[in-house]
Amino acid sequence: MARELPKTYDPSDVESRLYKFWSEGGYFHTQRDPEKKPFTIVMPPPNVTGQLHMGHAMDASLQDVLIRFKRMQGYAALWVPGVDHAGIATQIKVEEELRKEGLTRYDLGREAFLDRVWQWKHQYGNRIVEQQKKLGASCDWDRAHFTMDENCSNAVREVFVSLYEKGLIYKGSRIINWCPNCVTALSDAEVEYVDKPGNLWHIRYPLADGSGEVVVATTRPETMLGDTGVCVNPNDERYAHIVGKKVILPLMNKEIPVVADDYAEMEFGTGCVKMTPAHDPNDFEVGLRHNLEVIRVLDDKGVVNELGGKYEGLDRYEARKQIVADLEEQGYLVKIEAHAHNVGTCYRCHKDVEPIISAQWFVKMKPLAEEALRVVYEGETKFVPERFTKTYTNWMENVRDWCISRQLWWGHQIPAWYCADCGHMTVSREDAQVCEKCGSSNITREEDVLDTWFSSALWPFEILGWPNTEAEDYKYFYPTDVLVTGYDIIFFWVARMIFSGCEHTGKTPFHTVLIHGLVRDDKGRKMSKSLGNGIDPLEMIERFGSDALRMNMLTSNSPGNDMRFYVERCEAMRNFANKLWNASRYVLMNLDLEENTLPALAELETADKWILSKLNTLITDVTENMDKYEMGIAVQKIYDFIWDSYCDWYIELTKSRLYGEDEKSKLSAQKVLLYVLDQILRLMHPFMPFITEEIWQAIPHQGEALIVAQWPKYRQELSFKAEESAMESIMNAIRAVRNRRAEMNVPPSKKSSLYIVTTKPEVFNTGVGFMTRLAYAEEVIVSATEPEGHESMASCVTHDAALYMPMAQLVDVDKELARIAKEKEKAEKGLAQITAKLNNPGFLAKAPENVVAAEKEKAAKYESLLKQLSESESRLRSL
RNA sequence: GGGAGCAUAGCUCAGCUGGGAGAGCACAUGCCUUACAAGCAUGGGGUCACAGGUUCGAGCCCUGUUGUUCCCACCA
Repeated sequence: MARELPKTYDPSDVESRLYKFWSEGGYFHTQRDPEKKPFTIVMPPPNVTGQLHMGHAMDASLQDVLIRFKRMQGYAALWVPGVDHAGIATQIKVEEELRKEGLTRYDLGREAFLDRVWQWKHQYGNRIVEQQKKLGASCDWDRAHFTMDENCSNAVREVFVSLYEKGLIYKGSRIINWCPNCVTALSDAEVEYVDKPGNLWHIRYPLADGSGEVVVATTRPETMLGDTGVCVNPNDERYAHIVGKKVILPLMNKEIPVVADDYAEMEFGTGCVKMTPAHDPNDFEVGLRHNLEVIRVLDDKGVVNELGGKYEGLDRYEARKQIVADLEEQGYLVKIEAHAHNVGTCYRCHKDVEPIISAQWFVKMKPLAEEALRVVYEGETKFVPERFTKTYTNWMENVRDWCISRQLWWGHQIPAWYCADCGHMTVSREDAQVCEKCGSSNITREEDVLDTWFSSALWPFEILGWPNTEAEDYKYFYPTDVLVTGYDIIFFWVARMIFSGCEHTGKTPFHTVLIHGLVRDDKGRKMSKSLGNGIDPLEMIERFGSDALRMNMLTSNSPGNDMRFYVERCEAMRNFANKLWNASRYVLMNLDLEENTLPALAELETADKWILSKLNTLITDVTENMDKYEMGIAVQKIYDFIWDSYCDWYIELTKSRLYGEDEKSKLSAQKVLLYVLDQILRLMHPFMPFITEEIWQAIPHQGEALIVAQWPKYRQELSFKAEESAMESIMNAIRAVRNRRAEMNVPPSKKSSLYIVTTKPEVFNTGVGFMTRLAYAEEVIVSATEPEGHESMASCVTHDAALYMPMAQLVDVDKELARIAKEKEKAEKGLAQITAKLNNPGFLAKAPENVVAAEKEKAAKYESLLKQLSESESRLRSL
């Protein structure tokens, strides 16, 4: 039997209890079921170092809505969670800890350091998981994965070796992005370009034969230590005579050649470019074409090395200062020009990245991109919103080889072994004991580990059991269905999952990529630690409840757009939760039912049919919106239905029945109230799981839990168009009376008789009870003719009724006339618009029938409203 | 240089396949009406950035303009 609910909803009490209830009930665990269709989402694994932020909250809310929706629709809905080992981030964190003890990772050595990281992982790795649970995430925690656990490591190993065997992974010396602070190589995607003010230093390089000089311009003067040439455009007549000659590199006092290459633009600067093949990707290319020497002058920490002459030991920025000073002193500096330019920075530590030549491992991307593009071109994987398709294809079409090696210890160590005897490299699925070529056991393993994203790229299939293609989960759940993530990691992750899935499983890993925007602060700025403008989702949950936070994430925002976070909106959603709570209290405190059944159709009254019919429409609309991933629109419709239709109208309409004497009417009202509430709770559950489950458990229900209850369906027999229209008539009349009374400043406590003159007495007669209550009437008299003395009564009209209240002393005739004039004007304008349409032969000929019919109906309503208004007007004038 | 988003009420934003301009917050007035003052009722407030075009009909589709934000590439 129904339980009594407290007066205000207290989420903190409810949420942890219910999460436990779901968890212990096993509702999160998804069984493979041949009778059901699978629906699978893999969660973007948060960093093991992570703390829940608004981005996670957005991500998780969307995924949970989808999963709960599909679960209720009867799918074997699986949401697989997991955590990412986050190579750089985690290593940095642990190194920081070590630093407090005065140690570095080198003091510990690789093995001990890794032990330390694992220790850290065991201590803190579960933090983010616990936080996700607070959001209500209905993940299958039994299937949780970590990117460094055994199966993921196997998958990584398999993929690496197989790509290597196919010739799609190679090791080579290239210019890569190097972070001197994190001391590792980065991929192109991991570099963020930032506009920074800088200078263009113009430097004089004298010709070796003393016949003159050239002036070069550079933004990084310190790289001149590694200059091995000067480049001019072959068509540049100014410099034609010096091509092939040598210039003297200032400070280093060495001769370097002048070469001609299209790369040099005649219009830019002086048209002369210094070449530093070891520290600039373009220079490197030019160097290859012209056989320039490659001299690397910076070490791994960005400090000038022994090839930098007297500048050895200086940090790159100190070296720059010193070099500029020396150039000036020695008369080589021509001028300094302010020049803003884009500087690459590390996406982890935000320090400037240094392009450096280095031996690294790469994935050859062109061959892999082909299929990854095809599946998107041909719609096997679709982006929602569609515009992100272009972001993806543009990137994939121009993709460059992926630098996958990192000079870290924490991560998947590359399975390559170098033979000290014959120099051969063994790449192997099993840990190599001997060189596969010469059999020597004098081999050492590659120290580098793989880019974290290399393992994340395999996420959708590695967590389902791959590389074991016979794994039951893999066979049943793969390919997955929808991937939900922010647009900021399309390149990092989505793109790489798609080509990895195509290459290794032969299938694109998901058919839909649902992209959401970033959560910003109330001023539109990115939330960040350094700005200190982040809002903690956990604090919001504590203050307003998880449901309110989720609703904030899901409403007032369209897919793919950024949203600003307003605490006020959490508050508004908390208020909504309370509204739903109190509506439920109302239903429960007036309920004498043991079970939820609708009355026989014959016992349904107009208001019942109205709300049931509206509910039907809602169910259809919401389901359609959900199928199109328009969660925001869907939830807005439910919200409006609950607050407006159900609370403000239907509940009010039932009061006269519940507090009245007609037992039959009372009972049917109870049944309909309960039925509709139950359906509302189901529709709302994916969005606000906690409060809906809590209420649902308190009302008479069938089944164990709302989380696994069936999603509502449209019921043809509960569609009542005539009653919808009748209720509209009654509601309009009520609104008109309230409006009129408000205008006259009549308090609700002052009741009056209400005369309704209408040609549809059958409609208004069914509404007498409602009108008595909601239009503050003493009594309601419906008739076809005006009541005695109506000339001096307060009045108002709708399109199908004239309403009179004997409150003559309150009527201000002039004010009244003004109001009527205003209403008339509005109606006339409306009518004129429609008449114009209806007089347009083109409209009649080309517009669809139902549109024309609707316009005609509107015109008729306007006409009768105008007629009513005119009558009121002339009556007032005759007073 | 290439691509994309945004411009709708005082603020923040919805507006799905073209057919009545909406919500929340804020504002004004009146209400402790036995679910809810975290509430109820009523009201004020918009040239849908601008200019063209398509259409019977445009906030929505097309072209251009302006402003703004972002992504990619690149600028020695």
